[in-house]
Amino acid sequence: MRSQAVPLFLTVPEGNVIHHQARRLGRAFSKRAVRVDSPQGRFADGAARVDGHVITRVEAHGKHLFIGFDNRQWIHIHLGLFGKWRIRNGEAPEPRGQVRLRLMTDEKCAELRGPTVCEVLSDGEKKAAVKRIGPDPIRKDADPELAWNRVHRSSTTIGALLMNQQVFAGVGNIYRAEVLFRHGISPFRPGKEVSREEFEAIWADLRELMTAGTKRARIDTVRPEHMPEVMGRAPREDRHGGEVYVYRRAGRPCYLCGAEVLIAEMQGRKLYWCPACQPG
DNA sequence: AGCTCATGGCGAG
DNA sequence: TCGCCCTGAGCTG
Repeated sequence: MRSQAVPLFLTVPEGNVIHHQARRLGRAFSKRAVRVDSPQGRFADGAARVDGHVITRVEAHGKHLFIGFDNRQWIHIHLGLFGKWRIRNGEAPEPRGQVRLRLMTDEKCAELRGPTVCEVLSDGEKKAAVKRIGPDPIRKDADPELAWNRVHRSSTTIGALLMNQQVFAGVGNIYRAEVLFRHGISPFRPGKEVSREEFEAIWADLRELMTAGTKRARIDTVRPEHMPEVMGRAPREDRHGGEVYVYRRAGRPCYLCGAEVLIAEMQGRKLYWCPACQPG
């Protein structure tokens, strides 16, 4: 068998995975002096600003990750669509491919590839960056009223609002599709037609689903009572790392009602929904 | 070797 | 709304 480092995260992340990574990186590197470099070179200047310093904390806010150092500098990372972390035990191996950033101790090595954002921020810049991020259902300090204020006065569709990181930070394409299915709400309904009760149910559900997704680093949205249908009718039809109702199931029958799951393009992203369970 | 796809987000027009 | 950026995996030929 070929010896191969297994990537920690095989898939494109939503907020739950960023929180998971923050914990994982925190456990591996907090309170330790860390060697920081950029084998690819594109982050060489940033790496030099924190190289050799002690990591004090690692935070996730929505899909943004912040790594704090004892010289009051922060590495700010946004993985975008392609970014990936790989954490290995032991000495850092020779980097392969495009490695933007490495964090290294004698025991651990974390490699970052393909992020949309990888930069060093001062303490003040980091605070300002966090302030620009909307409420994150995973965070205990999140204020859902900020999201409600945006939703209930908006003529934008709830499908688009859920993808807006100023409104629901950390929600991505899977949670968007799945939370709307779970509440029987059409993605095309304008935000201002979402009731207070529906909003509160969506927020509470996101908090629960995404918090669970943080622990497992995967997205499961199927209620326990529906698992027999899901497992029985279409086992392993799509492996994206979790059990879901409609995400990537276009053209297949809805697990609950049998209607064909539909797909549409909404603002350049694929949207999935059941027209019978989510009328309107 | 060359396509296609991906759970994201930006700026230009 | 479109095009573009970041990267690698899994196809096809």
